[in-house]
Amino acid sequence: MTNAGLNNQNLEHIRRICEDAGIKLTHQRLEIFKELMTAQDHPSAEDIHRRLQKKMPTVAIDTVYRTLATFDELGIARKLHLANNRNLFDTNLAPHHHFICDHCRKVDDIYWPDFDRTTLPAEISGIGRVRSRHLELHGLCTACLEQSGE
Amino acid sequence: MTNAGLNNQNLEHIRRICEDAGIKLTHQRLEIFKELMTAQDHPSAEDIHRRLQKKMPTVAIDTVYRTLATFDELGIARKLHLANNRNLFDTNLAPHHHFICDHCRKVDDIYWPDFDRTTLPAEISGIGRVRSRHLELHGLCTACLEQSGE
DNA sequence: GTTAATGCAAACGGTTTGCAGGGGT
DNA sequence: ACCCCTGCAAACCGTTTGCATTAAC
Repeated sequence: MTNAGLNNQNLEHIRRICEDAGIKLTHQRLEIFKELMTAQDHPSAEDIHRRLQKKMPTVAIDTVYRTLATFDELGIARKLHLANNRNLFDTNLAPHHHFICDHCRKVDDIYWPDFDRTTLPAEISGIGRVRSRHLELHGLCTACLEQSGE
Repeated sequence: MTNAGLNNQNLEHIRRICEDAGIKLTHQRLEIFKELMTAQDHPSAEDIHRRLQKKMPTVAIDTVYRTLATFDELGIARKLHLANNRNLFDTNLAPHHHFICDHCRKVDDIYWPDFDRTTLPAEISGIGRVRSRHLELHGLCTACLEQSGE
């Protein structure tokens, strides 16, 4: 989730990317790309597959998995491994973290540059070299807070 | 991972817990408890099952899953949902986070009270109420750093 | 003797794989 | 025409469930 919708620039974008990578721009890849770029949330492979049913009733779930893996490798989207065992996809390539509603499972992007810059605890140097920080804030989103009394 | 090994106090401890909870102290529960308490790492259910094979060759994997879920509910151990889709168990009940080696997959406990106390970014108030912070530091542990030519 | 817990087997959900046939270059 | 990509089906892995048997109280 991130993008301001699909436009011709995106279409030219994916065409270029496929060309550069030496892979074919198939109907399935194009539609999955469009679905990703217009998604307003963090969809799973199965979400994408379900949403494509209307346009492409014959697309197979394994094609969706393969295509999303390809997009992840090409840097178009990023596969999120969240701690609740859900693999979601994110087109927001900027550094950010996530807020996860434990009730409705909605995932929101969180920006916290101050935290990203914070010095790590000294003990970590004895354990290894840190390459990335994965932060999830868990709680209840405003909608679920209101709904569940109060 | 946390404990200083198994002793009679632990045995009396699990007996009390089962009694208080109104559940039976079975041979399986006792052995799984001992395995957890002596573990020097963060074992998965399948790790526990494998390690028990010597002592209890007939113990079933589903019993291990059920028992670990029970221990999680009783507060003896905590089920960790890590972002690499592995469900591990931790007997360290103190607030802490984890360092995960992306090469050998070792998991180390990290204490970072300064971070735990840090004020969240202002934008979060518009998204929901945070109840917990899940932090994973990813990288390479010292052993893997040396080994891989550093 | 009751009742809860175990072992077995089978199902589960999400994901991946081998393969033959179809579509893009 | 070539070969990559797709769809199908089946396997996969970790986990869960229903059920009859077993063992703790």
